[in-house]
Amino acid sequence: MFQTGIVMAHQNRDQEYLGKLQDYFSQYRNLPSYAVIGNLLGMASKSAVSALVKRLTLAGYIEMTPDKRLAPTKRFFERELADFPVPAGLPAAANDAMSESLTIDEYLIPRPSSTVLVKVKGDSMIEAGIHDGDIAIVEKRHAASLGDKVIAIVDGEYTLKTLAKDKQGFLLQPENADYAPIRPQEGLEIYGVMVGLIRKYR
Amino acid sequence: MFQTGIVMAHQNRDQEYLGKLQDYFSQYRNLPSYAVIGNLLGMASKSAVSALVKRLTLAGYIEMTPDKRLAPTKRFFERELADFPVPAGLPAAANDAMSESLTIDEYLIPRPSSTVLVKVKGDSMIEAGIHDGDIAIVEKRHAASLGDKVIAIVDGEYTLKTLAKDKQGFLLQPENADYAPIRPQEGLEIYGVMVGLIRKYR
DNA sequence: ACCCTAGGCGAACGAATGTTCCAAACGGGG
DNA sequence: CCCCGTTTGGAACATTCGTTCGCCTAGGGT
Repeated sequence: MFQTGIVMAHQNRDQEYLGKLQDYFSQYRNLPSYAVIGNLLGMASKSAVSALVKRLTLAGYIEMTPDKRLAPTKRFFERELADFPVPAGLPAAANDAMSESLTIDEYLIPRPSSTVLVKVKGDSMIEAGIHDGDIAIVEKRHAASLGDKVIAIVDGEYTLKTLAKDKQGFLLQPENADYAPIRPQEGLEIYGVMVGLIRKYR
Repeated sequence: MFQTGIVMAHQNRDQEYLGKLQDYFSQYRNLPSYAVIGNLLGMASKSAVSALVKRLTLAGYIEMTPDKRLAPTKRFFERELADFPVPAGLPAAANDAMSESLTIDEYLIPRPSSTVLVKVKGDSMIEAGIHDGDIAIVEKRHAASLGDKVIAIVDGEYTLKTLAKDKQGFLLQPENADYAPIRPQEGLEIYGVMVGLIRKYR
């Protein structure tokens, strides 16, 4: 449905309603039942709420999960993304990069249960822009591709290196000319793959 | 109902269950009904789910909204920061000494209202481990200290450089030998200070 | 070997859910 | 001023919800 400049009949109470739902969600992290929405918005009947929900669903703010429960969509959180305003003229706002995400967590971590954060020690990866004290976001899995930065288990020690391969087989390549590649004697065990990085400046 | 290969002891499957709920929420942004939780986790009866929910509520991962709907708590989104990855699925036995729990947003963004995300362009800061395409977390303020990485406005252009000073005054120092320092002719206007960095691989 | 206990099963139950239908109120355009 | 599309109120409805209860199983402790 297009919202051109033309004003439609008695509409945009919906915007206000949406705002209240956003507030509610931000406080409780879920959407209430139709009845509760009703007296939250000052509606006396659930059919009014039902109609509202239909409108908001059509507008893309709300959706149904496979098991028919109300859930907010990404667009539902637009207001929060607008919390990072960008002055006119700033060439590249990261909102573009993250426009599909509500939070940094979600941007970086699609599978929470198999993701761990690991603090980086040492400077063996410094030429890849991975510094001592940075935090690596690691997705736990045993399969990796060449060129991936992986957490591997070598002699019972965990180490972060780039996965590489030559004629003799797989090897773990540091990103620092001062370090030598590691060639696992036996099988190479991969703990997880680094999918992101965060760093905090003090 | 079958059990996965190894019959595990009678222990904290709860951690595994929590993980699946986290994944579910991360995908749908709400928690499903007990019945759905049931077959999501391989439980045949809702009473088992009910018990699980009680346990998770007690552990502080889940709570009830005022209108008795299931909602995740903040802790639900926290993840453990380990100095080294932990081998097996060690339950979150809260050994505070070795790890802290946090959400990435809270970790990186203490002052949301004055924080902006900016995508990094170019490689002028590459020796500081800041790469093209990284996202800088910038706190908007006009004061900065020497050595801070700042977003400065030079000739109407926004640029990320290290703030430095010599006998002639302030200057903006790239972290790349191929680039020359920038010496602002007039006043140096600082848009904000870089307080963090995030990067996503692939 | 025994018991003990936590966790899961299955069924029954009242309460609450969201849908649907129709009628009434609202407000702008003609 | 009236008309008409839109929105809300109200009630009936089948469905689904989460709770509760007793029973059962499997491990671990002693």
